Amino acid sequence: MKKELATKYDPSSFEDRLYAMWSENGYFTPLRDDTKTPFTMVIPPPNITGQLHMGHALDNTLQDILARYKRMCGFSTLWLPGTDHASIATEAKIVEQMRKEGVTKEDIGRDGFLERAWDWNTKYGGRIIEQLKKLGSSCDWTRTRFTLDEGCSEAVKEVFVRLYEKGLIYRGERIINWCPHCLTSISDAEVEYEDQAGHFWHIRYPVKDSDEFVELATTRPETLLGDTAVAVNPSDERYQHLIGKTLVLPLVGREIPVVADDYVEKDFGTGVVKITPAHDPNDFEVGARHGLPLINVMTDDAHITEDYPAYAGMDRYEARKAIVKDLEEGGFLVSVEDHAHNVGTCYRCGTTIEPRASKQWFVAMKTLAEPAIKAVREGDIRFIPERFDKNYFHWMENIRDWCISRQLWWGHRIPAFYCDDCGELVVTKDATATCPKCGKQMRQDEDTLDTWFSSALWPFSTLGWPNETEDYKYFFPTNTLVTGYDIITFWVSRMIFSSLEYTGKAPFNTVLIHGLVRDAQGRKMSKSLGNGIDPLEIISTYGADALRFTLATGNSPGNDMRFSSERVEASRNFANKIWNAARFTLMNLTDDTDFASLDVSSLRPEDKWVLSLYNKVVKETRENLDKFEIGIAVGGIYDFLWDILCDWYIELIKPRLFAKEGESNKAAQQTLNYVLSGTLKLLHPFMPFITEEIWQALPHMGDSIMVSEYPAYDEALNFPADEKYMSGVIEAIKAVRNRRAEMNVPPSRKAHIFIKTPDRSSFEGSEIFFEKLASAAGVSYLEGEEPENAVSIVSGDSVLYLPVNEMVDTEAERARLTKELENAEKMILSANAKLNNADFVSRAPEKVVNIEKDKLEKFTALKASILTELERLG
RNA sequence: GGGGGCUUAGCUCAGUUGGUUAGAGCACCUGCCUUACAAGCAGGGGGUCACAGGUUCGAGUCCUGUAGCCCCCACCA
Repeated sequence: MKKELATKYDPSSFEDRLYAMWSENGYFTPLRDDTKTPFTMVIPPPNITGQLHMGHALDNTLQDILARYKRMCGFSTLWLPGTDHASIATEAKIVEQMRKEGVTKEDIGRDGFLERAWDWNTKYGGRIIEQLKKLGSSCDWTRTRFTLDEGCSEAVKEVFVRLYEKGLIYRGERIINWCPHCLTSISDAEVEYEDQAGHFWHIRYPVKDSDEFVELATTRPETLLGDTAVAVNPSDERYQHLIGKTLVLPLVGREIPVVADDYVEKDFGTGVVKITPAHDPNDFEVGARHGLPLINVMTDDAHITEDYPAYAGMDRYEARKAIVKDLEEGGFLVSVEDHAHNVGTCYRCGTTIEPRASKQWFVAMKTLAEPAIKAVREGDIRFIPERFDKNYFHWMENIRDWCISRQLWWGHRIPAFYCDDCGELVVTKDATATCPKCGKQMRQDEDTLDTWFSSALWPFSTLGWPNETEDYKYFFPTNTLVTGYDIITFWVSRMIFSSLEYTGKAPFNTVLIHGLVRDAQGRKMSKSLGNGIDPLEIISTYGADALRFTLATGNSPGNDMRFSSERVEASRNFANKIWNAARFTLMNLTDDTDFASLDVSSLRPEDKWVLSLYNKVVKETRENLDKFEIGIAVGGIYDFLWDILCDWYIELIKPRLFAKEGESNKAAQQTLNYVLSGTLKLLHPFMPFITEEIWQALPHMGDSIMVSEYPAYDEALNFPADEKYMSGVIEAIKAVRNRRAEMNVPPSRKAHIFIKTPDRSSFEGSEIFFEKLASAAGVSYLEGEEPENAVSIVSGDSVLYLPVNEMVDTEAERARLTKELENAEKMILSANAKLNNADFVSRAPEKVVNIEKDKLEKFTALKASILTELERLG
């Protein structure tokens, strides 16, 4: 029945084998069983360009813990995996690859490019999935999805058409964020701002037909080429006479008006702003209010256009230099001052964004945001920790329309068609649209959609929506979403409004948010810093369980964590501890023992004690997992397994196990196996591999720990009297060890222990424990005189005497006892102070009052024992 | 400018609705190769819980303020 375990804990020798076993047995694939409650999670789909990093490792460890826990609790658990096509990132990667071959996108055309991209996906897209398996992720791989697969594409088209028909998707010329490197528009959420040192150039614009000048300041003199007005505040007395006048744009000679607009702040700078509607979001607004023309002065890659021959072909920064120089030479430059400002950069490539007026597709957000705010406010969706709902509300309440079109090829092509003949626009799912007006073949929009547009549909598109599939009916809405706080706006909020709009339901009820994994110095792990730690290397050195344990331990929701190999080492040591405890157990289990049952009547106090404590851990683990307190849950198991089971219980029962026979031996075997197996089950969601490997070796029922039942609190295993008895014994043993260590008595030197106690039954039966664990040569109960040359150890209401051969240093003894007395008196004082306080007794809960009463009783007894001892010493 | 977080042992961090003498890992000191484990065992030192007030019978935990560090959002040209 039982099997052997290897002498050494070597995770690499069994992790892959066990994963294959689970997979082959179909344990990852749930059935749509109407007698069970479903539990569904969708994976945050990693990019196909990605390699598994620590962020993935954390995210997926947390998800796997929940999935395995729920599965063992009897839920029909679906953890649905998949990958994201990651339009910008992937396209950039392929373009880069092509550049090395000397090929451009234009050379091979759209179809050729897409072919390459799909090849790339086939070749590398599955890489991260294999890496997730290494981690032990119990995803249902039979349901693996891809944001660009047929089903997801159908969902995307469906949504686009529906929103267009509802008027919530529109096409228009707006100012958007343009990345001159990626050559595409990006959404507001994709812009990252960073502080940059810059300058304020004070420039004067001549007033037409006058000697007067208007002075203004700008951080971007090169945009002067596109100025179509200058604005002042309507109530600014300094400039009243200029409103409506015409200025002559320096270097360009264009005549532009002075307009009045509230946007201009009188107190900032000179109170005059140049207006470049095509290159600044605020100026765009001003321009729209005053009907100013849009003049785009830059090409896609941020070089000055041919319209300005003096600067044509220069990039933004060269043009800036040249223009400043020309302004200076022309006498237009007044002064230059240093000025720090925030500059928007592309979150993918870091290039400075060029705001640009451009015709793009947008989602009108206002009406979609409303129900999304309500769902969180009313508790249909809960963020853990709660504080993140503030970020969410702030973002949702101030949301602007979402620019969804991208000038990329890798992605969902916008299902809009134009008729070149009559200019008709049709939005349809039909790929070969003909013009409803003139019957001509229509031309599809060249652009693709923002990657996040398809990710926003992930919780339902992956389950079959817009079709009412069996999976969709059974598994949707999902339950928990686990993700980092860095993508709440990108992804979580968009899933929420999307799902509410299209399915009418919240996509999930709980969002478990975790922080970032940082390096040992607290820095973000990044490629450029080269401080990233590769999870796969950690797995191959220490095992997946050690990595998972490290990520789960001491991690609280929403907080960042530091990662260091020292911590993984500690986790590996814990795994090793479990391994050895299991080896010890296996060595001492005999084939003639019945492990199917536990006969309470034959149990000894230490058995009941460990069962009682185990039972408590079971209860607490479930409670904490139900509250998503994963770090606390696993910490409790760690403490129990190491401190209680290994350090005490196994040591306590060694004499019975080594006796090899008898009822007491069988009871010890049964208890040990019961508690160890149960603890392994508790630990399985956190450390799936080692727990399975050991569980398979122990006597067990069933095929895999993975599909066994998660332990549940059992009232029959609650033994308070035995808990009390054993804690008294353990306290006394610790006190003896402590005294011996203080006196530097080596364990090899045994000493008899004389116990003076008002109640022998609190020690009787534990004599063997003192012999084995407190180096006692023997134990006897003191009736009369205390032994000569003995040191005394006070524990509770009892005194233990340890005769040592040397003369006892009475002075030192007295000093030590006096110190202990002081401590006891301090405790008594504090307990009395509380108990004599009528407010405390009447207002504090009974439980707390009783704790103080017990404390008073305990330390009063201790004090009496110490006083007696001091008296005896003379 | 708005919002949020952090500050607990030398280091990294837990501390779940306020309630026993504030914990862990690592590091450090002492003693142990005790036949599961030296990736270990036993023992030990080390904290006025950032600071100042307040609420409470009771505060690391709640409130207010201060300081330092960090993050997010907005972005006055």
